[in-house]
Amino acid sequence: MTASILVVEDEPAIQELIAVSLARSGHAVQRAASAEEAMRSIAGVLPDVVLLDWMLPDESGPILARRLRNEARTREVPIIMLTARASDEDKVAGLESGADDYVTKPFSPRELEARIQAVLRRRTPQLSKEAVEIEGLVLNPATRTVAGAGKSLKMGPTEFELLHFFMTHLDRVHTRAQILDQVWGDHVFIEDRTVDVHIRRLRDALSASGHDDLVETVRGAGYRFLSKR
Amino acid sequence: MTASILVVEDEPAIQELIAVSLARSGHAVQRAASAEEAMRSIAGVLPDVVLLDWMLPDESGPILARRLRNEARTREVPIIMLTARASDEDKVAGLESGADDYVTKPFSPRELEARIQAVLRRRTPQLSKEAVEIEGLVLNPATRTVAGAGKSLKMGPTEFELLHFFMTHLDRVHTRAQILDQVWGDHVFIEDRTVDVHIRRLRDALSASGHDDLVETVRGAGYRFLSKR
DNA sequence: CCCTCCGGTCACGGAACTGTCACACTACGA
DNA sequence: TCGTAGTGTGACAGTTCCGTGACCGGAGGG
Repeated sequence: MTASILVVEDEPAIQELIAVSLARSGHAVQRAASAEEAMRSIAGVLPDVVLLDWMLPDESGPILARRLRNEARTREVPIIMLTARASDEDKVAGLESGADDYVTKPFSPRELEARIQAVLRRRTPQLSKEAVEIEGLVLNPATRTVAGAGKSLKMGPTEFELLHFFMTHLDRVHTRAQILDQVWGDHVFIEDRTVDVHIRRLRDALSASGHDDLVETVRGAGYRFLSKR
Repeated sequence: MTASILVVEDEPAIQELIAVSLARSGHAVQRAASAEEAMRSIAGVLPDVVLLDWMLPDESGPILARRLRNEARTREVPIIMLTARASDEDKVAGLESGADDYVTKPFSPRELEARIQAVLRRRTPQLSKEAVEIEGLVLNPATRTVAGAGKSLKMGPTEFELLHFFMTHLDRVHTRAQILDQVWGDHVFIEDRTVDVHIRRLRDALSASGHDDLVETVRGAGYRFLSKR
């Protein structure tokens, strides 16, 4: 599998080495010598993987990693960090910043390619399958179940997806159009008011476990899911 | 191979780190910050692996491990313990409590994933040989027999494999494609709807011993085998 | 050769779900 | 207070999805 890869490395010789190696493997390579350049590059083209030198002169490697992790657009992009030595401090700092993997210099092109393939394979296009819990309400995507107050809640597929979306986007007001985009998909042509109906069906389902008032109507704007009552 | 994983870790930052990393690898993640939460979570969904922080504030890590090992439903679930440092005392205590493996902090996502895959590999062949029992329904792979309510149940080979797959992957929803991959093999060219027919044949066979309602239809998603009614 | 068992497919009917509407109701400004 | 825009609710028809019985063909045994 080939990918679009951003290489963030300040040392020209090493950057060249990596870029050539990756290009030979069929990847589309973009280069940056600093965090600023990297952000500009990402603003243009969202890469599939970021190779990030941890030893940038101004200590901007970890900072850049955190920025990528904190912004919605780049949150899911895997980061492989390049470290001079595998010290424990580096590992800890890297993991806390959200790096997916690290490669210690010196490394072979083979190893680098293997790591890239690994993170690409691991990348999941779908929503996170992690269970979510709010106010005693537990939604488990793996079992496709919702439980509240000890009992299992019954609801239709659309209501389930709707609840999943809400529980992973707490306290924010979503317009009906946004909800349609996120839950139904951005290609459908469905009336806004349809959302209202599914909101009601979701409320009905939630009230079975006493979880009323979790879905709040914001008049003139849309709906919002409250993280606490 | 992806799995359902329970992360027991009281430190929110580390818990988040691990959970995100595992979710990115395609695993279904459930979280708990204490032994009590962990037990509640397990009561709902039986995980394939438990990641257990050994340094829970109230010393409940080893206690939880022993409880899991002493209860029939959780006896077979592999436990990977997370230790701050690999002191000998920890190793001894961990192994005595029944942990299958341990990982020392700091650790990389790769390392963690490798350990998980290792215990899953180690566990799977055992599951395929050992008898499985759910709700009085006993499936014995060695003799290829199924017994429920005292009498032997008659079913075809495909239904047997299907039941075996279900009984070793409880509560989770499987799409028809996943079921085809796991039971028929991932190379077959069979209609999705064929799964439906075998589901019915399996249900018919199970109803002979009164085990109705064990195979649940999840409309729009697939099927799931319930561990308790 | 026949007979039985089993696996895969199909067609049909029913059940569940969806999107929409009409109407009742509520909140908010004039 | 009243009017109006916005929202909740019940109902309904179209659609999708699933359970079921039946069929056919192949494998294997007597």
